[in-house]
Amino acid sequence: MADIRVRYAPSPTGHLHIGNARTALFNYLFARNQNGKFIIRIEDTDRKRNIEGGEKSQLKYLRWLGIDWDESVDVGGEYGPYRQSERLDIYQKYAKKLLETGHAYKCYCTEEELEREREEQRARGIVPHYSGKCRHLTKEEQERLEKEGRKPNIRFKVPEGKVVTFNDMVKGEVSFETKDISDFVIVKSDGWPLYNFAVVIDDHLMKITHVLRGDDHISNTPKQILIYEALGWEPPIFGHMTLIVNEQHKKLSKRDETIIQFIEQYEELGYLPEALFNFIAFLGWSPGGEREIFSREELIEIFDPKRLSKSPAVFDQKKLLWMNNQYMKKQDLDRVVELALPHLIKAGKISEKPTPEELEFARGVIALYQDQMSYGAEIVELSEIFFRDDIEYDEECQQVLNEEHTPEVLRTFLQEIEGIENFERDEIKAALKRTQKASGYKGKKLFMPIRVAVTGATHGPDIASSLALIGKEKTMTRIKKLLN
RNA sequence: GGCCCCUUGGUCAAGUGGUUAAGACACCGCCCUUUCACGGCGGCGACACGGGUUCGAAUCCCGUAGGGGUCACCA
Repeated sequence: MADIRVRYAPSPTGHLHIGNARTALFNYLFARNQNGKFIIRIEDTDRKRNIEGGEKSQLKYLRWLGIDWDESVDVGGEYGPYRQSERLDIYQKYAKKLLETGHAYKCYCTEEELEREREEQRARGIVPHYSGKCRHLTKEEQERLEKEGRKPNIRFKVPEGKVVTFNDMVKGEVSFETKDISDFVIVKSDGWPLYNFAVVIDDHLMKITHVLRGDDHISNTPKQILIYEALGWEPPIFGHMTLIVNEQHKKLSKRDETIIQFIEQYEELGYLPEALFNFIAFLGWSPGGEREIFSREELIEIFDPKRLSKSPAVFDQKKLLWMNNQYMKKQDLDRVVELALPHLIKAGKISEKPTPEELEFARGVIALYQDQMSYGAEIVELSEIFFRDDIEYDEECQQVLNEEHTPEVLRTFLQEIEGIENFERDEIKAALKRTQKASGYKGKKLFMPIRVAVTGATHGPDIASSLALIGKEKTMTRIKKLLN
């Protein structure tokens, strides 16, 4: 078999979306697994929709996820250019060929006319369908229309009475009848190619062997195959992956606010790219077996497109949280600090240019929460008790503080810590022990008053570690304040 | 509506004619932790429905229902 060549072809109309990231990721996994080549081509033929920086952002976040490529706009390659806007002459050449061989024709209908036609069809309850009225225009008629100032677009002449069948890598055999496909535009009146046309030319010229893309492209596939046939080319192998859907089982729409959809946002929130990579790989695919945590290398090793699911996958945010936490727990503290610290700073808990003491403190706080943190930004609410100056005791706390034995516990503990020089975890633990002996209280009765008094909360990390972090001075001040 | 695709617990998902129908997330309970979290153990909970084929069907066939995708001078 020829060398496998696959591609991811984003249009720079926005930032890297979770669905596109998945398409890219599976193509990448497939290429690497097969020792093939992974190409990124920029499909920027819709100038109205392109956004500033879209292309850069796409590539940046692909890289962030740990995906690399062999040929593209930035790394070059022998089949360039890799930006469709720079290949206009190529498309023109093949459009001309299609015109000459009678596989395409010029259509002079304006957008307004077509829209009106569709409106009428809809009103009459039939499927909007191009009538094909420009199909048999004579030379004279064409000239007359052109004199009116009309600029033609080019339509592909869909052969009649044919069945287009292809063997889809994930869906199996799929067929479409050409009677359900109307003559579609391949080149706009301004000379720019349209998706269904450009994609065929490029995939062929770039020697793409497999096209793995979203399910939403499946009805484009027969159109593209028809173009391959008209040009006398061999189509690649297609595979249409099921869509990712939201909790309402609808295709993820970019406007859907209930799900964080852009990779960029995950980076901002302090997610780990390798966790996201792992998670995305399991969106509509599974290796079989019980294991779910895999590194990128392992996924490359085991990836098999035959195991791509046929039914849509709901994007389960809670599972993502869980998975990211799995990775978070295994990271070096340095890495977790890198992810979490910026959020403490942004929230104003730590100053923009932290002093060594602040840094030390933040590190300590983050270490305490590493095992339960799902993503970096979570540290802010998690560690809230470590950043308050004046504690306000809520009702639950008040209850603890109002208990009869509380003052005695606090007083005893205060005495026991007074003499501690190194206010560290072990020393505090020892003081706790002594407090227990001296006061006669143990368990909840011993710990709760202290926890509440000093942290202002009934829950939190290990009490000794917490106090060590809060420091002797604050600990004592808070207890004293209560005792008065 | 036409065309195309899909249908195993709330969610993901294993399963390819014979299984007590895995596992994970979520949820619930217990244990660990003198709190919380992490972790451990356990529980809840599924083959959309109806017909076939077969000794035997989650697995094969047909139909029904439901869901989704798509019908642009967007990609």
